[in-house]
Amino acid sequence: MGSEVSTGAGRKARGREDRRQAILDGAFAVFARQGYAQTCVQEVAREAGVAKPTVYNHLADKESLYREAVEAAADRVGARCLAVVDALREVAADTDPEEGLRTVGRELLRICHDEEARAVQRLAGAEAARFPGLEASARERTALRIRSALADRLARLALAGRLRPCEPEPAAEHFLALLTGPLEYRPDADPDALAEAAVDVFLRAYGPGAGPRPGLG
Amino acid sequence: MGSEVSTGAGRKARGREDRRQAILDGAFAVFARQGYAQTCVQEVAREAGVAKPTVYNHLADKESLYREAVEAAADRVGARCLAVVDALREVAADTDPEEGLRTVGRELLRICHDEEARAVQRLAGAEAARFPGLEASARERTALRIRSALADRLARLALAGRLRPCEPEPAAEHFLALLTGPLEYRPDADPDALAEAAVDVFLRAYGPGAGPRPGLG
Amino acid sequence: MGSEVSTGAGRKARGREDRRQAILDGAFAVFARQGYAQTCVQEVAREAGVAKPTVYNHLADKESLYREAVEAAADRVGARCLAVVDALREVAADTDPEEGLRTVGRELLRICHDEEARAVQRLAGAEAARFPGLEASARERTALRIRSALADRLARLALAGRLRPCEPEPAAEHFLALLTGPLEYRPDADPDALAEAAVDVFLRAYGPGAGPRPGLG
Amino acid sequence: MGSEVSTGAGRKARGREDRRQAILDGAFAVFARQGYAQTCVQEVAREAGVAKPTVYNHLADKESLYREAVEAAADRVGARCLAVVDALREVAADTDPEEGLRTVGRELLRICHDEEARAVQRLAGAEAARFPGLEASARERTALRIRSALADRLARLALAGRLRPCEPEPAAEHFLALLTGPLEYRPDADPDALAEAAVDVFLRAYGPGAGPRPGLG
DNA sequence: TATGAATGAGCCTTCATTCAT
DNA sequence: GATGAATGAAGGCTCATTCAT
Repeated sequence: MGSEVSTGAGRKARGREDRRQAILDGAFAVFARQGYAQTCVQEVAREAGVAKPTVYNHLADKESLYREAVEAAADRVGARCLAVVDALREVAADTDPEEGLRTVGRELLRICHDEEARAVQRLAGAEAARFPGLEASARERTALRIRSALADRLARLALAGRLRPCEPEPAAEHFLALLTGPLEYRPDADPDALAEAAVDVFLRAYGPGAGPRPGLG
Repeated sequence: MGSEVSTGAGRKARGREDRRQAILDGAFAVFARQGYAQTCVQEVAREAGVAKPTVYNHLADKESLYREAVEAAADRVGARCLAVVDALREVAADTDPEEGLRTVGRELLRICHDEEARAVQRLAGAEAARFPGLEASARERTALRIRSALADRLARLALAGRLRPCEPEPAAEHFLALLTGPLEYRPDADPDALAEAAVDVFLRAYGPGAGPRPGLG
Repeated sequence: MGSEVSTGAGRKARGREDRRQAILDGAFAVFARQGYAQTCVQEVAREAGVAKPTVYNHLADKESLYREAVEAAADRVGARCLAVVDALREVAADTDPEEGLRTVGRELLRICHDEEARAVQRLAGAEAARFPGLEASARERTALRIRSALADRLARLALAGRLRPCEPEPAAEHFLALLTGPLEYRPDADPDALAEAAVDVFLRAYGPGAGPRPGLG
Repeated sequence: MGSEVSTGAGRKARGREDRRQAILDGAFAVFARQGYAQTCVQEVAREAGVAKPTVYNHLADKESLYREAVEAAADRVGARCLAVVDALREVAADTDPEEGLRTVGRELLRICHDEEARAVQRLAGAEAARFPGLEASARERTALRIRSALADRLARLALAGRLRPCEPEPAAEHFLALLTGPLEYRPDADPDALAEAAVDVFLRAYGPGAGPRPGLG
């Protein structure tokens, strides 16, 4: 009924859902650039190429605009990360996982580094006072989802004897912490080097050779 | 200096410097509770027990208020962390550092968990758009200071053979990441257990026994 | 006319005129409930069961909507009052008019008391600033019409010697004032009692026995 | 300090209370001219000679502004009417009250006729939907107060034998109704004539000579 | 003709900041 | 130096009204 092919025409989004998406995308862009309070709905409207009341026709108020824009972006970021982690499924049970973990590490770091992911984290945490559940919701959509997926993979690797027996969730947390923690101290470090170091430490601690803790006996 | 005895009178802060401190403390409390935009100078004044123009007599404007309040709090948090890390100086060169690292880990986690530290991190990051340098400045006063101090200690431990030879800064980053990373996934986990697990992994990877990486040959 | 049979279909008003009436009725209901400014055209449309632009298809704008709705309601109220007053025609010339006046009074008070009549008066006066002629127009359709009809009846009664000779219009005004005036002070008084008292006073002053003013000689 | 004599200087109101009064007066003037919805706070501010936020410094919001302005005006109107009615105290017990009642009637009508009184009535009733208690409150301050005072006077006159025995409140209501009722039909009639007619009818019905109702035997 | 969607205009309210005391 | 009061500027939200279907 008009929207099936309409956006293909190169014009503005015409279907109702497209319009809504365009508004949410514009909102996320402006909020990411300026923060919640510095952004006025007028600017969001301009960015989306619509008039101000049109924004209110699709989203109830500025707060909904923010919340929904952030959550949608969190979903996108989470999905990208999941895809990366899922690549570990390809690692054959009889293969050394080192290269696979490095690849995953590198690509996760690249995602963490890009604007969208950082904006999601920033925007979700920045307005914790005004949006009580938002930070948790964004974490759910990103970090927790990633940890679960990674824990699944690590569990399979441990089962296959490519890692030492361990609890998968804490192991996944440690992997991700080793990977992204250093970003806090050196935001501009080379992602490849960071990933390599993280995998090195991770495998020293969680690799298959490790029986009891080395050096304890 | 004037402030050493002034507050002894029992009344409100009377010395100029005390007054300023009271305002900054009030500002931090209100900002932490409500965020920058939701806070009006009136409320800061009320919290500090002064009139609004008095605030302007001490701080140029709302932005200075925020910046200085956050930086002062960051200094306090950083100082508390430094004190904890410095306790590692007491670990004798011929002692197993495990217990010391655990203690440090536990206490750092406790600091990370309290309101002030979290507020500092949140407030510094939240207004990155409005206060370009603030996040870096807060990081400088907290995370980077801690990493440096910790790297110093780890270097001495490695030199004493209690850790394997390694670059101290990345090692410190890994230690701190292993420690605080899991908080992101389980904010209410038991700090002691978290610290124990972090130290366990850290020592498996950085302990003295580790020659080449286990499992590589 | 088109509307005579159209509504028989059981669906919503289909004839153009019926549709218009439905809209005006809905408008009056909503305006009466909320006032002019608090009412948005959207609500009128909902009340009438049509879409917003349909309202604009029948009435030029919100102001016409208001004016026409109020005037139509004023006509209805006026007609009801007229019917009541006209019942006085039945009072035979050689009968004591007291009972007839009481009945008229009672029924007029009942009309004054119901929602529609009060809403008409309120809505017409409320927006005097925005609708200059509306208050007068409503008065014309209600109070003045009633007064005229009543004056006619009183004139006939005076001619028949059932009232003292007097000017009919002021007499009618006094009758109506005695009747409805007390409502201002006791909106919830018993209409029957009010009517009885009003007729009693009216007949003391306008009854046939009254030659010159009693007590003046 | 400063407001005791300040307004005498011819400058704008300087004391806090004066300022508030000026704002309420300006508000009443503008609301009376344009109605609630057509009036924006900006205009009230301009009328009062202050800036918009100053209005908000004294009155919480537009609704308070309206309510308080209307109630203050109602008090003024009520007080003026009371003064008129109280003049009846001067009527000696052994004097015919006709002239006194006429004077009271004339002056009450004049008050009813002036802008302020009409505006009070209009504004109080117009926004009944938005200000539930306002109409009653204004009535309390005007009509009911007047009725009470008048009933007191009529009771004394009846006691002195200058009126027939009667219940004072209904008598007062009838007097006021006879007086102001005709305004509804002839808003521009001569107040003196209206008053004379009202008193004439009133005394025919409530005068001392009236034993049983004339014409009943 | 009836409707879903879009828009231009306007208004209440808040707040950082500055005088005058 | 500290305060009460005043203000300029700005932004969220609503709504009457009009296209396009």
